[in-house]
Amino acid sequence: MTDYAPQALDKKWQHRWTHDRAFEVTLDPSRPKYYCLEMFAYPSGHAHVGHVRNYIIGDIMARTKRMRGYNVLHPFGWDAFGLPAENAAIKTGTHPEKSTLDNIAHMKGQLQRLGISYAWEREVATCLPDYYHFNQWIFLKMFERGLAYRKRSTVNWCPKDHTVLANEQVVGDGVCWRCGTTVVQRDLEQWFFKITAYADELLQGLETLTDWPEKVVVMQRNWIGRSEGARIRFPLAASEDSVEIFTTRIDTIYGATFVLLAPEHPMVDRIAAEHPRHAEFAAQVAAFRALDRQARLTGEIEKEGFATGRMAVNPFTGKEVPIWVANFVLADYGTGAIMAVPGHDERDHEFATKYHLPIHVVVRTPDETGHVDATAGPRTAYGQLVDSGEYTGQVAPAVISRMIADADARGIGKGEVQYRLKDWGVSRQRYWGTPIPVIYCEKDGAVGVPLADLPVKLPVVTSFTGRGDSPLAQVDEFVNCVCPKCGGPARRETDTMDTFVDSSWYFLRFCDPRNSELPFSKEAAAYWMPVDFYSGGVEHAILHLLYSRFFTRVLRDVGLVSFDEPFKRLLTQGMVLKDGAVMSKSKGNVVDPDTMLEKYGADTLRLYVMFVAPPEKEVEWSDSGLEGSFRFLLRVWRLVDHWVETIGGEAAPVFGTEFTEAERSLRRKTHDTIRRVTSDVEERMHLNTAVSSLMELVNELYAFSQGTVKGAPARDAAAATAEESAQTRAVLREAIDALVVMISPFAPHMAEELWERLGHRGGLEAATWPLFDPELIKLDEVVVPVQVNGKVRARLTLPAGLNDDEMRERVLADALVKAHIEGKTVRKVVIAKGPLVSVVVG
RNA sequence: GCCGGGGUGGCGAAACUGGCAGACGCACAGGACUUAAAAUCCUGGGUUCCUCACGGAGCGUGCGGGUUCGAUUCCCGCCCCCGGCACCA
Repeated sequence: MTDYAPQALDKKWQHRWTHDRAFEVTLDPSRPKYYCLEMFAYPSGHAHVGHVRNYIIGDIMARTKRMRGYNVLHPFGWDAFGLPAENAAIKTGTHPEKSTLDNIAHMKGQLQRLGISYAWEREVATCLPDYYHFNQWIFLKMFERGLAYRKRSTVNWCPKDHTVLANEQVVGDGVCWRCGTTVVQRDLEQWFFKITAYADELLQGLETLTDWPEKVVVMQRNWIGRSEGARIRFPLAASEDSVEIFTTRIDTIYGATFVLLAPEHPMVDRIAAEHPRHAEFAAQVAAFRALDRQARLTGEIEKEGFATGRMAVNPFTGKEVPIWVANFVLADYGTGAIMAVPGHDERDHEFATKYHLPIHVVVRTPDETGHVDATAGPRTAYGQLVDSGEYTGQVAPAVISRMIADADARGIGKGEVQYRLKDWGVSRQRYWGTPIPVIYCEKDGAVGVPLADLPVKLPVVTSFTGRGDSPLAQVDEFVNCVCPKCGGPARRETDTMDTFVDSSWYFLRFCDPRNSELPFSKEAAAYWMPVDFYSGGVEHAILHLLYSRFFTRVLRDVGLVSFDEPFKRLLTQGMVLKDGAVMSKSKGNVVDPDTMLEKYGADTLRLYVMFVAPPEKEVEWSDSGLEGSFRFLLRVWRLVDHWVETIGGEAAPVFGTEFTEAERSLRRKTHDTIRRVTSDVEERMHLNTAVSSLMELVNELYAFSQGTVKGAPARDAAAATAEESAQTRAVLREAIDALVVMISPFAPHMAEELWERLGHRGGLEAATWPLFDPELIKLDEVVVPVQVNGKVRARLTLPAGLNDDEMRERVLADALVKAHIEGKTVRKVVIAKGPLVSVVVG
């Protein structure tokens, strides 16, 4: 008897895998590929079981697909740039590069100790020039195409520390996280990616993502926020000027009784300049602009506004309506101005009520005949138009297209589609990121760094104070350069890129990670992409996935890839909670995988995390659950150990023709387990029930062995062995082989050891996933429950394969059933799947 | 407010296409083994009631209705929980 020593097995097999390069792959068009990916990690220092769960999920899939015959790409890397490392540098003085690389080394060790089957030779870290070189390359391709452009935009600014703050560094009531000073807004020239150019395509592409969680698709759809409407020009009274508004409800335009401008609307400045009480008006505008920005930080605000004193003409009614400024009108959506229809819009109604502006009802439902009370609140539904000139009596939404067409014909407006999605601001006034590869020349303006001069390397900065502007601006050798166009003196861009740029294409880099000419070769991407299975946290459901879908399309247009969607199937895994809360260092409820590994080994942790709940669901960590998983693995170990040491048999099962009932039944269980586990892992991602099925098989094997396994009472092991026929040994052998292969994705170290001890050569990487024989799953006899008027009154044992008529006849002939239907009329006999028979009498 | 996902034993959960609700595990209880304990192996359990017992009857998947021979599953109306978005005109 050999004891189960998980820690020794972990070491032995992890070493063997690395030595044999067991998980490294090459492009091989003769084999079907499978690309299995988990979202790469920010190297924070330590992986806790919450992170680790995701890697295990991916590893189950990767290991299963390997045994199913696929050429499996399963890589890992590091999302290594970012604010935390820079903040740590400010605090402790450790250079971000050092802390990041140290963290990577530690976390890599953790993942290796878990036995995750990564192709480590393809590892990438985004903070290395090898990688960010191609962030710059892609940036320049986008710049060439007008997809990267500059515009003024606001950032959070701490006046005391004299530095830009990220949104998450603005805390509480809008103060600096470090010094508590109230944060102000500051306008800077910044770089943007024109993701809006792909808005419609990104929206339509969602329809093809049938293997994504519905939730994520919906979140993306809402984020893009497409709405169809019209842009309509309202001329100003007594002026050549006009104001354009965007509306989705042109059908209510006869009820537009005033116009509202966002405080930032350019017309507000023009009005202020001409306003009779100029100073007073300008002060009010300034107050509103400040208030509006504050509101974005703190949440909802009371609707407020003031009249400009100017009037606009409603182009449909021809009547003059007042123009107001309102704090709830968004400057960066639509035209920054709206027509207010208080009769049919909640917000406008609230505003009109507060400031006593006219409310005019122009819609009612077709069956509504009486007077509509305007003060009772707005009616926002579509209906029949009233009091709407030539459109009176017509019905929305049909009338909308008619009105838009008329507006177009009159030259006062046109149909328009608006998106909530904004262009992606990528400039960061930070050190630890990819330098933006642009040079500013007095003569030539913003010039892209020539591709041949890439990468623009991040210079070494030694002091991190967190004060002052972009850290790169301090490095003169970096800033001062020559213009690539004219050779004159020039300055480099000192901002770095948002780290979301790094993560928007790393999955493509994994296809060809050492390419020094291109981000990746076309051939490599064509073979490996798209990612077949992608798993990660739901917190990336919007931005990361949307940006990746955007980059894929840009690279398609650049000619590097020929598909639209990078991720075929997506799984958003649930978090691991401890004491009802998300694990975090500050809460002190982190479960460190290394402690678990020391106590139980990697396999127990892997199995437990997969068994405890379905992958998408949150789980509460439980030490006793872990103990239970360890017990199960011990049970498997003892079973196979007992086989190897006392029963034994052929390396491959050889069957005769006659089976005892017990043998038939065990084979049925074996094949049924294969069927269930295969579909649970590959198709349904029900990893918890896959483990359950394996447990059932093990229970059945223990029952079959009738106490011959160690520790059990009764029969003497040697005597029992003598009784085993060759046939029984073959049946057991088949079950044990299948069990070891199927358990191997969950508990690879133990499985490898058992596989070897069972006499198989070449390791599990060379093993083939078992196939089930559908014939064996069919029962020879079926137990048929018989319901009479909804209650099960009898259970009949019938031969399998009876047709419905035969079964009906046998059921009605049975004495037990007869007793229940005697003297009554049989109205209906339903033979259902199951099988089950339902007899209705009355 | 809008959108999405949920609500099943003491607990985590299962039930795939409308067909024996609670598989599998945790915790618990009992038995075997042991001088004893641990470990191991075996057994038990939704709940109420009837029966000495074997066994049987009723009620049970958030609540109220509906469709159906049959509903955790489908339909209508509610309640509660979790997550996302939130003045997008």
